[in-house]
Amino acid sequence: MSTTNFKHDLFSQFARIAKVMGNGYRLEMLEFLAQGERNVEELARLVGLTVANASQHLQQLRLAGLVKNRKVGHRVFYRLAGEDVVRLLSALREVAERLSGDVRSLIEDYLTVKDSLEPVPARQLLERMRSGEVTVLDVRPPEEYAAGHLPGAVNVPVEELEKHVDALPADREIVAYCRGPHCVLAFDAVARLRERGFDARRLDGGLPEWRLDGLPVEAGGPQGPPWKP
Amino acid sequence: MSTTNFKHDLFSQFARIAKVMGNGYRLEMLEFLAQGERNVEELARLVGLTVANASQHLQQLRLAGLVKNRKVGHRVFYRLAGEDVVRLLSALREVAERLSGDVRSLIEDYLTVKDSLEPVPARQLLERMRSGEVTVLDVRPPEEYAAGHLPGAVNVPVEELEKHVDALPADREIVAYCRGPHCVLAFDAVARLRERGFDARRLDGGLPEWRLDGLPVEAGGPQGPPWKP
DNA sequence: TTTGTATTCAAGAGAATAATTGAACAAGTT
DNA sequence: AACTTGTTCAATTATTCTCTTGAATACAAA
Repeated sequence: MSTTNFKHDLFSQFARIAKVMGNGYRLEMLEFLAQGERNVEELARLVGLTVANASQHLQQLRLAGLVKNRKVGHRVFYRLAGEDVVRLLSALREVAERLSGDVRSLIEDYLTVKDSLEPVPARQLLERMRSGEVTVLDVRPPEEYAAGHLPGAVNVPVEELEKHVDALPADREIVAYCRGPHCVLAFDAVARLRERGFDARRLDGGLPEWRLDGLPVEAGGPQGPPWKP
Repeated sequence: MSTTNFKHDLFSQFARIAKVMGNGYRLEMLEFLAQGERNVEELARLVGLTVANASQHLQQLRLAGLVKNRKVGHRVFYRLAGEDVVRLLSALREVAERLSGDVRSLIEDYLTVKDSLEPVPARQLLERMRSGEVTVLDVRPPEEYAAGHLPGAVNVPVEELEKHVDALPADREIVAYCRGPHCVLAFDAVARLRERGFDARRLDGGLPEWRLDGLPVEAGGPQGPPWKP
C-alpha cells in the first residue's frame, strides 16, 4: 500500500541523517563546527584524523545536509547547515547526559577553549614549579586537597573561584588540576580564568596520575586560599 | 593522552545513541512508541519485520537507553525512556524536513492539499476545547487512542471515517490530529471531511508534541465513536 | 611553466551491522 | 507434567562502513 511505501521511504531519509551522526569523529567535528567555521586541515588536527579521512567524513556530513562549505583560496571552510542542526546536537546531548550523568554540558566549555587548552605535561609542570614561574591551582574540594596535593598548590574549589579570583597573581601562568582526565573541574576553572584574562592552562591528568608518575605529593592540612607568591 | 581518551570516550558514548537511531526500522519503532507502549509482536507487525529481528532492534534501542521495557505475563512492553527522546525525534524531523528535498517532496506528493490545511496551534485548540466550540477528532487506531489522547477527543480511525461521517456535528469546526507532524492520517481525514463540506482543520503536531507542551492528556479505554456534544 | 599546498577521489583490506534461521527460555495453559 | 505462546539468543551470510594508501584535482606562488 502506498502509505507503507511512503512511510518506509520517509524513515529511510530520517535514518540517513541519524546514521551520519552515528560516528564519534563526525559528531566531534559537528561540535567544533557549532563554534564556527573551520577548514579541513584544522578539523583533521582537532579530532586527530588524517586529512584524507577527515575529508571523507565531511563529505558524508555534506551529503546528508548537515554542513555546508565554501572555498576561499585553496582551502575549503565548513560550517553547520543551519540552526536546526545545533538543536539536534543539543537534543542528542540531552539524552546522552541523562544516560552518562557525569558528562554534563561541559562539552561546550571544553570545545570553545580547546585550542588554547593544551594540557601541561606533568614533568614539565614540576620543573616550572621548581623555578617558581607558575601558580598551581587545586580546584577540588578541601577534603580532597587535605588528603594530598601537588607541592605548593593553592586550594580554590571551583565554586569559590569567582570569590577569590582577584587574589590570584595576574602576571604568572596558572595551571589548574583536579581529579583526573575525566574530571570536569579543571576544564571549568581554566575556562573561567581565561575569560578574566588570566594565562591559565590545565595539568595533563589529575592527582592520581601525578602520583602514578612517582612525582612528589604534599600531604597535610588545608592551606588557606589565595596566597601571594 | 588523557585528553584524547576523554574526548574519545565522550563522543563514542554520544555516537552510540545516534548510531542506534540510524536505521529506518528502529526510527519507525521509536515513532510508534512515542504514541504509547507496545509489545514486541505489535511493533514487529507495525513496521513489517519478523519478531526475532524486531526483538534484536529493540535490544539495541534498550542498550542505548532510548527505550525501556516491562514484562506483563509473557509479553514484553516497550516504551520511550523519557521525554528527551521525543525531543530528539522532533529535532531529527526538523532537520530532515528542512534540508532533505526528498523528504519534502515525498510529503508533498502524498499530501497534495497540504497548503490549504493550516494547522491549529496546540494552545489555541486547548482554549477552544474548553469553551466547547470545537470537535476534536483522534484518527489514530483504537490501541493508540486507548494509550492516551486529547481530553474529550473522539476516536474515529481514518478507515472508518466514511462510515461515521454522518454522525459528526456539521455546525462546528472539527480539528483532527494523529501521531505527529509527519503522520498522514490527519491530513487524510481533514481532506475527506472538507470534501464533504465540514469545516475541518488539523492540529499542529500530534499527541507526542501535545504531551511535550505539558498539555493535559486523557488516558483510558476506548471511547465509542461518534458522540454528540 | 614549474612547484607547493589544500583538498578530494578511488580502490582494497578489515571491521561492524543486518536479516535469516533455528534453538533456548520463561510464563501461562491444558 | 507436557504444551503453547511471546520473546530472546546464537550462528551464518550478505551488506555496509571505516581507514589507509596513493593518485588526481584545483589554486597560488615562484
